[in-house]
Amino acid sequence: MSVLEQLQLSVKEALADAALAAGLVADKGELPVIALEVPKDKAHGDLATNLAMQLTKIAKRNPRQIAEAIIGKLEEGRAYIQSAEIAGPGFINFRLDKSYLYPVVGEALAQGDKYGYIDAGQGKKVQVEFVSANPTGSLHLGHARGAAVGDALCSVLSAAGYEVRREYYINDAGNQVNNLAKSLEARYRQALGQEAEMPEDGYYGEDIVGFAKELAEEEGDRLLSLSDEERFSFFRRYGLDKELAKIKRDLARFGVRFDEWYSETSLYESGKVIEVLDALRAKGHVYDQDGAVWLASTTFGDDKDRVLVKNDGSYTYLTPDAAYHMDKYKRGYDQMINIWGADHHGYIPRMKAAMAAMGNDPDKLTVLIAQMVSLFQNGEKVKMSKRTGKAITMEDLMDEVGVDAIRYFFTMRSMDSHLDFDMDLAVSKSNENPVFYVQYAHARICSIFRQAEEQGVAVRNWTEVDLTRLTAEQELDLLRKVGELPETIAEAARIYAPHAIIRYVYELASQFHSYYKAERVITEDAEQSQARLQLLAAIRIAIANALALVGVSAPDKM
RNA sequence: GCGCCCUUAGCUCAGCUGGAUAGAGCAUUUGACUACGAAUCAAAAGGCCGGGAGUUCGAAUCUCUCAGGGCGCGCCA
Repeated sequence: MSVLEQLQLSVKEALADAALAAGLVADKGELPVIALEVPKDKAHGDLATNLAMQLTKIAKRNPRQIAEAIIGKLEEGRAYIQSAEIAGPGFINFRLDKSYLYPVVGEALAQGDKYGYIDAGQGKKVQVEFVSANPTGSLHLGHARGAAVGDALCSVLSAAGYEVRREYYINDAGNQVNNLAKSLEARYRQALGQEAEMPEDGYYGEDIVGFAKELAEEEGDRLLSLSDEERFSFFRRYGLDKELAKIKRDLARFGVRFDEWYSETSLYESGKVIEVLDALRAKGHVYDQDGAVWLASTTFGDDKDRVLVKNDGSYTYLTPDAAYHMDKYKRGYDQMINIWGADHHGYIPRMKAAMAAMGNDPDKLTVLIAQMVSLFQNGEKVKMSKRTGKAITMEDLMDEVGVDAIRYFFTMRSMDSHLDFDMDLAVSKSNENPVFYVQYAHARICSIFRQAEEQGVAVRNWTEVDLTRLTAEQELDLLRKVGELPETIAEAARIYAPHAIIRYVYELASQFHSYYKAERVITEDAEQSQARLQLLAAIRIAIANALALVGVSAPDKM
């Protein structure tokens, strides 16, 4: 349990005892969950509770009277409480002895790169599926957002004590792969100088043109002599391999690694697709109509029933996907999370319906929707075109902007807000760019330690430093902020919101920059210098750990 | 027409089990480098939280409704 959690727990216990002693409740079990918060306004003290207001219904008195009764029974000196006063409509504001903050330094330094990690998840198994882009073209902006948010979410969950598995579902079996094969063949013929038309629903990406050229150079026109069947099969396999390799390369460069690349084809080969179909039929949730096989998904809350097997005998996307999710359920995760783009949100009800029809608990599957990304360059929105294949790819973005800035920008916003990605801002190495602002704070701290070394100041172990020399308000605020990392991670994990980590680290960096400007760390006062260096060491750890969670580096110098 | 998301400062956005005077960044204005990194800091100004109604001690937050924007609504994936 973290230092601040421990403190809050003590205060809550003191409050509960006081409420009981004041006769407001007959038993502690009658008390509501006690909420403590750090007031926004410092004039309201270090901690506040609305307990008295919550008790109005039980105690049948007005909140200020209740607050008075509670305060009257608070044991003196307990839980660092120096004073408690009634404020506003009935808040109880506590002023605490600031020494409760000093252990934060030891907590951070002792735990190092694991500082902030907690055990909220208690080893529960969570499986997260994200990106899962079709292997028919290069990853683009939207995929990059999914990758950044998904990976950060996984890291956060992992830091919060969950056992996390990252998974990418490869759609290597559907109709789109046939289109890829046809597109690649057309490009190959074009590369050989032939007239060849792109197929309908073809893929126009530059990547395919490139693969085709390579093929033409390496193989000449040899492939044209293959039988239709052989040729198609070749282009299909070749295209898939190339696209998938490219995707893996881009994601690796982006700092995202998956535990499993789950192939759709493997579901057919292992018979899992047939299995799920048979099972659904056996459970009576499937019927035949118009030559197709339907899932009665409306029984489970969907808008309309969905086709599982088309009248030409082929499967819709839903069927293998249901088999895939069935497989996830069978693997026994406590929670499964999918991150999808906003254009797929309409698909959620049918997937959940399919799982419910199979007798699974649909609540174990959470689908998070990442809203669309718009790219702005030179102040204007950049249009993407599927038809011409003209789109900014993730690779372009990494070349131009760099991984740190992309990951920061894509993680900093809540998933459900549309994101405007400002290319010029992300590239700029100026005060406008929040990535550098945070990284600079880390580099600055490193620089101070280098400075200390140059000046012959030996930084002592924190156990041998008098931290009570940290008395300035900014120092105490910084200690509190550093101490808040564990609860920030807990909250980010609870509501699946990695952007909370960005907000935290930005605020911490901001507080540090301000402090840096106001106070000198290395001074004539050796004891004070030692204490301040310890504080900085703790801040540095908090910044580095927070950045690591969102996949952004924490450089020693810039 | 139906479903999901969004609407908060000029712009981009935080604000989440309902709490006190709604917060940042950018842009604007004014200041700070002969000291640990000015990629920084200090300060000012900027608001009918889209409109309306309800729930209650209290609503940006919950409910309903209306209006705007985005995305879906296929025997494509």
